[in-house]
Amino acid sequence: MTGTTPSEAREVLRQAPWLRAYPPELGERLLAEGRLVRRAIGEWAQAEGDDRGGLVVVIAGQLHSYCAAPGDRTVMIGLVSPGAVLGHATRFSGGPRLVTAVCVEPTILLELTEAALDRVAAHRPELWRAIADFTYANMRSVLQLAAETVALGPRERLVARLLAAAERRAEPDTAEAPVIRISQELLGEMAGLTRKTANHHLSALARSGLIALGYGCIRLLDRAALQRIISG
Amino acid sequence: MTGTTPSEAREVLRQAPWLRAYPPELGERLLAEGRLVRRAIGEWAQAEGDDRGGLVVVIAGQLHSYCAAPGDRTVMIGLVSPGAVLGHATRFSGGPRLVTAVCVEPTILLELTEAALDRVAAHRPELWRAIADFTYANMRSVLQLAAETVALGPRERLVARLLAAAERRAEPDTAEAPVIRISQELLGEMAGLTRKTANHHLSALARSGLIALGYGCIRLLDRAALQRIISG
DNA sequence: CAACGACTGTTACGCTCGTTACAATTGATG
DNA sequence: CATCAATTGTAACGAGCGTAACAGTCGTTG
Repeated sequence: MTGTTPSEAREVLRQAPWLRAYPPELGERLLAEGRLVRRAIGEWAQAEGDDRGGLVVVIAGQLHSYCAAPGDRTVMIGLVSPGAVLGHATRFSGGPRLVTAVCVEPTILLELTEAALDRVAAHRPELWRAIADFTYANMRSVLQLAAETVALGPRERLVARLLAAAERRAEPDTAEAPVIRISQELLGEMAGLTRKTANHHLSALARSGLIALGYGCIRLLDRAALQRIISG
Repeated sequence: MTGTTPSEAREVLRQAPWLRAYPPELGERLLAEGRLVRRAIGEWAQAEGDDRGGLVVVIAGQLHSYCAAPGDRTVMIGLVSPGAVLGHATRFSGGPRLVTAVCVEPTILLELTEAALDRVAAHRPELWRAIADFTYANMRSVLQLAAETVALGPRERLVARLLAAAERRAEPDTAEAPVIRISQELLGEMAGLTRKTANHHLSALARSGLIALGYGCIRLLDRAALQRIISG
């Protein structure tokens, strides 16, 4: 926990879409009541026995989220980037955790137990509204994933997942050409395709100049054209 | 609005999974503050200009829920049966409505404006927790839909949608052989298949004796075997 | 009761994707 | 700096789904 971490966290909270509309004090309270923890590559965001009612805010790093599917399968749902929130907010929401998230980079998380949330909400009841906001955002993401997978063909699904990842990861390093750090195998899995098929489509897109393929990463060169592909 | 409707609504609220764990007074307050309305076949659950922050509880009838997909497409998400809740709870959840629901039977709804929710919550703050409960349930349904569509093959998807519909619709008319009222075309659409392909798989399942096909409806004869299909 | 619309069963063909296997390249580890 | 794991490129073959078109059956509406 170097001295720079809290200010990093402060900045992430200030910019998070679900907190941006609220006064900065709300983020400050969350930071004061929560606990900053580091997680190494491969670790889970929430250990199995954790307080189920708590929330986890991603401050730095990157995670992959998975969901259990019938037949002891596990499917990757998406990338989780700084500013995102994992977990659900109420003690009695019942049922097992919906998604599990594993770190693919060294990660910093802000853990908020349910007690911490209660303490913040005591002074700032608008917290619940903010929580409803990101719940709504999460719901929209998942719903969009579901709608895409049933409505779109394989190539369109692939492109849609790429754009969704780029949207979440507001990566400013190459302003107009966001870089998605993901293997073709995982990307294919998210779209319900084999690596072979994913590779095939990605190569075609690269030949058309819409994307550039790297080792373990993909750069989006022409987002407008990609958008047209899934809209056609 | 016959005299029997309120008692029908009372019973539905009492049995709804997201309200069952709370004292009956909560349902009573909702009933008192909300408004019972009828909708005919083809009408939307929520008219376009309605208070966006309100909720709608399905009391009787059946609806189909749709979600907008890229390319001006519309995909069917699932069946909506009595006890389910549509809409989201907070004024500032931002963004357009996620799903639209159209009635496929004469339907009775309990409309709860945001003001009504506030009035109920003033006396019974656990309302928000109950709302979080069904939000969580909705999220789980959608997440499962998404996970299934990427992880399962066509036939498995079809079966999974059938079982999901049966789960929601606790129809006691033929205790062990629930009847799903849906055309093969719509079912195929929900699974991302054409009618032709859906018909093909359904016929195979019927020949195996797992389901029975009717006109506009499907009867599940062996739920355990169907479950094994999607778990294999 | 009669006609219409909606739903279901079926056909053949072409294309796309999955499967399996191997080789080449990149990045990390010691 | 050398080795190894992870990732990516590529091949041929078979199976399965989509497209398009048509006939038959059921339910409903006038």
